[in-house]
Amino acid sequence: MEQLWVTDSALTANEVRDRLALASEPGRAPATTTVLTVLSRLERKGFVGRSRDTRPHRYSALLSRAEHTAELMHEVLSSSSDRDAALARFVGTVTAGEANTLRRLLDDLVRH
Amino acid sequence: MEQLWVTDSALTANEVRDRLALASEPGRAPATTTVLTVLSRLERKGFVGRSRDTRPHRYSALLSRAEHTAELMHEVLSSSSDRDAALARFVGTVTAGEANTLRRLLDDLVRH
DNA sequence: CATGTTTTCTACACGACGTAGAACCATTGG
DNA sequence: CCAATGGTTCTACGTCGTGTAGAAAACATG
Repeated sequence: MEQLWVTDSALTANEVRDRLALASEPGRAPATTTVLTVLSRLERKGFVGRSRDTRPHRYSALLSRAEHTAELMHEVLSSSSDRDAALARFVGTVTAGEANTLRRLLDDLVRH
Repeated sequence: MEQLWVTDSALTANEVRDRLALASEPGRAPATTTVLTVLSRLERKGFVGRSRDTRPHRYSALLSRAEHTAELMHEVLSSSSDRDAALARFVGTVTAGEANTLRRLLDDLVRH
């Protein structure tokens, strides 16, 4: 359902429905009300915002996909009693490329 | 529910129940059958193993808490289309202490 | 105001989970 | 050998999140 946020811009419910219809094979197109319901629930949970003043309300993701993923990772990490141990396990199973990315990112951190 | 794995050793259902009873305030102690049910479900999902040959079956976590957390983090990361971007966001919001931990871990990685 | 569009309300199915009683099974003391 | 005791499975219920959508209400506009 969160596949809507690859578009990352403010969309109306119908626009979202249309994109979903295109993205999924024929027959499996959701109704507009379905989209509305889901969007409302996502809003309640703080994942999307909406402009209530314009008439067809426009919905937009409050966090980018990457931010959302990062937040989830932090949540998972927080739930661990031993964060350092968890981090160690995490780093230990990361790909070489990702390890390099991490090094670069950490270096960037140093120079504020 | 997974709080059982702070103990990290093979336990019987009753032992688990007892520890839960101690860990939670009086009155909120689960029945043994409840523990059995949950343990069976966790086994089905591959989170715990059990020795079926000994009579009171003994249950043990297949992954340590840290490993489990790390695995979850990888899952979350995998679900992202842009892993590097997600990693960047993640590192950007990590605490200073955790950043240092990461640096050390990455250095250790280099020397195999 | 009538009509078409948009949004909310209400509702159902389904699966995961916490919970636990009932029934079944295995070991062992008599 | 067998009944009692304790361990395990089966079945089931309530709750919650989620995908689904119809019915009804709110709106805009000719």
